[in-house]
Amino acid sequence: MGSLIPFPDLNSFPDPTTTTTTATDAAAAAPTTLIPKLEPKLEPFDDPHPGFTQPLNSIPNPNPNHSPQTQLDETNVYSEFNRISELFRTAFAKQNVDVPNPSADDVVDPNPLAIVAVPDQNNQVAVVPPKRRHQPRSSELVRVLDLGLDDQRYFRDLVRKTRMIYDSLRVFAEEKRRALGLERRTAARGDLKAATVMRDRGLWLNRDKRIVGSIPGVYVGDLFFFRMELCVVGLHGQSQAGIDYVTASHSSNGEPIATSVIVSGGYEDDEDAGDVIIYTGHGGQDKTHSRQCAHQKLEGGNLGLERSMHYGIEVRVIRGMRYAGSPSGKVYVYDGLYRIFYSWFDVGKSGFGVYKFKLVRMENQPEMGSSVLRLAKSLRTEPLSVRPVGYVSLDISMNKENVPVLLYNDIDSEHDPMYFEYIATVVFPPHVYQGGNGNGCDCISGCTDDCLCTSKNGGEFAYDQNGILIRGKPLIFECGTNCRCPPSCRNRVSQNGVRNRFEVFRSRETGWGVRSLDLIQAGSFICEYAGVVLTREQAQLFTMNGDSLVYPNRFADRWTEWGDLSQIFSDYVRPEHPSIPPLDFAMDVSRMRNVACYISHSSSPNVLVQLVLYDHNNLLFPHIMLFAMENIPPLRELSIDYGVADEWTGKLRICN
DNA sequence: GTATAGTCACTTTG
DNA sequence: CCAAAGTGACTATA
Repeated sequence: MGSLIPFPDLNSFPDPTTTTTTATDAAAAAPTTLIPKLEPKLEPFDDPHPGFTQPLNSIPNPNPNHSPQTQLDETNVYSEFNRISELFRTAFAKQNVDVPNPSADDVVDPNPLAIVAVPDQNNQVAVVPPKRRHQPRSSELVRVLDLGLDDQRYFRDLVRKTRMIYDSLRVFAEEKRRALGLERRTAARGDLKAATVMRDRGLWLNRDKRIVGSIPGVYVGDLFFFRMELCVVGLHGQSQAGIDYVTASHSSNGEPIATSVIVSGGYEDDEDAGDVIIYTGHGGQDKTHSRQCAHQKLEGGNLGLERSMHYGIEVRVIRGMRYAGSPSGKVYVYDGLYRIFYSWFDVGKSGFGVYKFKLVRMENQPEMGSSVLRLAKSLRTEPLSVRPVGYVSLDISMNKENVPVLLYNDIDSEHDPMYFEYIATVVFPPHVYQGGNGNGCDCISGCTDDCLCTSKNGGEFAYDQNGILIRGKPLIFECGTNCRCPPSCRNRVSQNGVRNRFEVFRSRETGWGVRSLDLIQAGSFICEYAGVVLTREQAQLFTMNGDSLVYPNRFADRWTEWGDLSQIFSDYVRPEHPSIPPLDFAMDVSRMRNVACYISHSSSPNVLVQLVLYDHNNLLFPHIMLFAMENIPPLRELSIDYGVADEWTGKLRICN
C-alpha cells in the first residue's frame, strides 16, 4: 500500500470486433473501422406492422402528389398571396451567384492543417480543401437492442471521443483563422469547418445504418451546441431541416420514415408541453423572415412523420433552447423517444395550412434534459423553495470558493462533509516553494502568441479565449506571481478557481457524489483536487497508522485524449512537452479537503485530470486540476477515472 | 451598453 | 443537379 504502482494504460479504444487489437493497431486503423458491426443486436424493419394506433382517416391527404391546397375552403382567398410569394421566391433565387467548386481532379491536400481556405489578393482560394470521400448515408432501418455493459461503455467512449475531436477541430479552426489575421469578411463558422473535415475523413458516426430509437452512446439529457454536432454523432442527420427521415425511394417498403425531429421554436404553430408536443411540419415558410407564407405539403419529412405514426415508429426528440453560456447562444438537448399519436392538417396562426403531429413521450425514460435544465435554473436562484428538504448546507466551503458548494442529503442523516476543514487549493510542503516561481512574462495587458509563457507551453496557448482547455499536455504552465499580466490573462484559468455551483449529494449507489447546478462546457475547468501533500517518506509513516491516502499518479492519463487530432492530421504529434517524471507524492484528504474528493470513479468518466503549475516552479509537485471531458448537463454526476479497480478510490475510503 | 432585426455564407440531403 | 431545410456569426439599429 505504501509503494507507488503505475496504473494500467486505459487510453486505447480497441475495436471489439477484433479481439487481438493492440493500442498501436487501434490508432493506426482506418477511421472507417471505428464503427463496429452491429448485426447481432439489430432488429430489421422488413416487416412493418401497420395500424399501430391511429386509422388513417385523420389524415386529410395521404397522397404526396396531391396538393393539400385543394383540401382547404380558404384556398381561393390565399391563392393570390401564394402567387405573389412564389414570384418573390423565384426572384430571390436568381440573386444567388454560383460559386465554382473545386474540380474533381483536385488531389488530396498534402497539408491537412490548411483546413481554412484563404482567399488571396485576387480573391482566389489558394488552398484547395481535401477531396471529398462522399459516403452517402445508408437507408437500412434498424433498432439497436439490449446493449451489454461493455458495449454501452464502448459506444459512450466512441461518442465522447468523436465529440472531443469535433470540439477541438472547431476551436482549432477558429484559433487558426484568428492567428492568420484574416479580415472579418465572413463569419468564422468553426462548427461547419469541423464537421466537414470529419466527414471527409469518415469520422461521422452511424452512417452505415439508419437507427430507429436511441443512438448507442448518446444518453437522454446529453447536450450539444451545434446542429452539425448532431449530424456528426448521428443523432439527427439534417444540417438544417427539423425532420430527419429515410426517403421513400430508399425505404424497403417505398414509404418515407421519420426518425428524429428538432423542436427549435422556429414554427409559430408548435406547442411544447414537454411530454406532449404539437409539432408543426416543415415547409411553407418565407426564407428571409421565417414566417408562414404558403400551405405546407404532405411530402418529405411531413409525410415521413405521418408514415412513422402509421407504423408506430418512435422518433428521437431534440430540443433547441436559448442558452447564454453556450458558444452558439443555443443548446440542443436530447430529450428521448416520442411516439406520434395523431396528425392532421390545420390552419395555422398566419392563416396558411400546416401539418400538425401530436408527439407523446414514451414511458420509462430518464427525466427530460430540458426539464432538468429548467430545474437547475430555479435551483440556482432559490434552492430552498425548490427543494425545501435535503439541503444540509448552502456552502460547505464557508466562502473559500468563488461560488458556494452546497450539501444535499435526502436519503439519510449523514452530514459528514460538514466536518472537515475546507481548502480551495492544495497544501504543498514548504520546500516546494523554495525554487521560486521562475521567470515571468511582461505582458501587461495579457499574454500574446509569442510571449515567454506561451513558449513555456511549447509555443501554443493551453486555453482558448474562453478559458477552454485546447488540448491536454503533460503539464501546463499558467502565468504566475512573476508575470506582469492581469488575473484576466488568457493563460490564467485554473488558478482563478471554481466557477460552477457544485453540490455534494448523498447517493445510494456511490455514497457521496458531486454534481453541478450549472451546465459545464466540455474543456472547462472544474476544480482542483485538494488535500495535504505528503512526500513518499511521510506517506509511508502515515499508512503505517492504517490511514489511507490518495495517490495522484494512479489517476488515468485521460488528458491524452483531449484535443488528440491524430485521426485528422497524419503529421499530428502528441504533446510530450515538458517531459516530467511520474508523480511521487501522496495526498492526505482525511482532515482538509475540497469538493473534489467526493467525485465518483468511472471507467467512462466525464472529468479528466490535467497537471498545472502556476505558483511555484517545482515540476515534481504540480497542481492536480480537473477539467470537463464532455458537456456535462446540470445535476448529472461527475466522475473521474481513478485508474484502478472500482473498489479503490480515495473517495470511498474517506467518505463512506 | 443591450436587446432585436437584418444580412450573409454556409452544407447536407433527397 | 438543384431546391429546400435553418443556423450561427456578425452588423446595424432602436
